[in-house]
Amino acid sequence: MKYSKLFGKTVREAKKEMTAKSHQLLYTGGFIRELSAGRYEFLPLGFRVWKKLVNVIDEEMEAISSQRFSIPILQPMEFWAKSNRDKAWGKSLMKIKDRTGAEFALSATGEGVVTEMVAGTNPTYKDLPVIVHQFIIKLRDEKRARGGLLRTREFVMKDAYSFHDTEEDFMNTYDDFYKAYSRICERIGLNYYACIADSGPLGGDYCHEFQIPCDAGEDHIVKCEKCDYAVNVEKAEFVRKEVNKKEEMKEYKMADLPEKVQKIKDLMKHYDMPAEMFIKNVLYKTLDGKKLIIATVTGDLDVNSVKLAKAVGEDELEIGEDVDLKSIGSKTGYLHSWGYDEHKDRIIYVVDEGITKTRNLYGGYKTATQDPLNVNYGRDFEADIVADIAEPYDGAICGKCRGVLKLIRSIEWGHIFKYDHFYTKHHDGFFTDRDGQKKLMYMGAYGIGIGRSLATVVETHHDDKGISWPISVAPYKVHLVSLGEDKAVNKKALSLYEEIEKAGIEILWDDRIDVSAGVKFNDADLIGIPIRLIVSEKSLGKGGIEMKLRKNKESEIIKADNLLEVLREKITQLEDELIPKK
RNA sequence: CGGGGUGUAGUUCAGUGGCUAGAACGCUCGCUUUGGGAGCGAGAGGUCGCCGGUUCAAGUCCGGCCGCCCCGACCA
Repeated sequence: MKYSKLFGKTVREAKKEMTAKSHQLLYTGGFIRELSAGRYEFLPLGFRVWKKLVNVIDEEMEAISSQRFSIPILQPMEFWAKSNRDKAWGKSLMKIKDRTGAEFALSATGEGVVTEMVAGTNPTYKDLPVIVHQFIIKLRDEKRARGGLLRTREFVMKDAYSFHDTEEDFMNTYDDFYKAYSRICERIGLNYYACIADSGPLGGDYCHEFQIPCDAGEDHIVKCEKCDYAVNVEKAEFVRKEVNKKEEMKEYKMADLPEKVQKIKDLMKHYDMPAEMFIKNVLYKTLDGKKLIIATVTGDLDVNSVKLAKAVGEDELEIGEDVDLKSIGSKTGYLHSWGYDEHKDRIIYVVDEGITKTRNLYGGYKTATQDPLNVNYGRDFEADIVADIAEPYDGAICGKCRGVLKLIRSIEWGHIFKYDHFYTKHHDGFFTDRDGQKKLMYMGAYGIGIGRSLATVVETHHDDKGISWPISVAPYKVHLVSLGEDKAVNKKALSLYEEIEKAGIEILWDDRIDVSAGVKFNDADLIGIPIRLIVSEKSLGKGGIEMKLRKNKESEIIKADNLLEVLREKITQLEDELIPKK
């Protein structure tokens, strides 16, 4: 491709509202444009990268015997209603009516349709497992799109589904996907953690998220520095500090406390005690607003709403608002850990396990002028539920090995899901077993967002000059830059371009003769093609062509006669660097 | 959906109620230049987000609507 003919050129400046580095670089480099919030156009350069990602993923799916298929974007609403997923998705699920008034959901995910498609073939145990994948557009009316391609309302996802006769067979496939995902990460240059995560209401006792450490990410995971434990904060097990455990229980009493002492920070100062000695209460409510949950943790911790929801058996919880506090006669800063007896039917008291491990706590029943001292769980109050509801923090003690947990910000790049019977139960997902009986299939689902993958690669492969693509997904392998108007130089460049292209090596030639060397180099740095060839009077004077890798500072002069050989060697070398030798 | 911000040339942005709305970059033409965002000259390019109001006069003030971004709660 000649750069002069490439549709979509570089631009000098990103919009100031583009805060994610990948967003800025993909925009200025001429890879993407925005149509409306969270909906992006891929320019030819961006689409080439997109296509490479799809190819790598497809190859790895085929390698574990997944078969590519495709389903429509419009899915009859009944598929969503059967498992009540239409309500669970709420406004995020987009809907449309056809001319007869029939309602369709716009493909937000495909479990329902795929389950019935497979069940419709009337499978027997001999047909299982069925493993299929597709690359299809997902439409989700996200509350907030952000970070360019990191989170969009419209994106192509590789979604795969597997159906099995037994849990054991499912686990084998789950493991295959785990390995395939790991391999995809390696091939496209992503450092990942396969994290245990909560699977929420969709069956399954766990699932794995493939998380890429990156400051632009929205997720938080913790990773143990000693053992392999890598886990989403919503599921992380960590050891509570055992404060005062040996101390005797002291006498419970109410102590005077100035009204302005409200926050944990104020209390620490007032009593000169560490945060973990205080009781902190946070109000949550169920989505229907019928139940209030008082979550109690020690003052050094925060409540994790996913953990809390799981503890009380809800899919999701909301933070309680002022009106909710008022409805039980409380207000901000004065929520009690016990004692709302007249609202007993509406309130669930949940205490973090850390509370039960600490002697002689402060607080938990603050009034306008007083607050209790020497509060002990079991003696002075009891909750309906004791559970792990706290968010782990950087430096917390690993629940698996007592090592130190590190808190890492990350991008959720991919997700593998164990559904058990959740969808097959709702969609008549039966197969005929050896004994002739109809049984429910075991099911799993596995997703990777293509646009997000693209953004994630940029987030993790750039410097202050621009992108530096891993060779596996680079839009072109070689960027030929010819300098100046000199006839000999440009004739040479043309012949090299034709030779390389003919050899089947993807090449972009910056053939512009009316721009300065500086512009060309800066554009090349920005676009980030891994191998750069420079032809100029200077390089010809040195008897050859200059070759420079995007990721390196130094360049070398190579002879024109074995150019193709050198290029092929370089490409193989760069590919090999991505995949660690086992 | 709550909080904060923003909307003016292709792009990034200036613009105190007052003349024909500006700059830089980019673009077009000519000449010079060509190893890290070149120089000179000439030129094209605007529904100041939309609707309404106040005013002799509105890009500027007021109201409403819309778009977009950021921070929080949810997800590949």
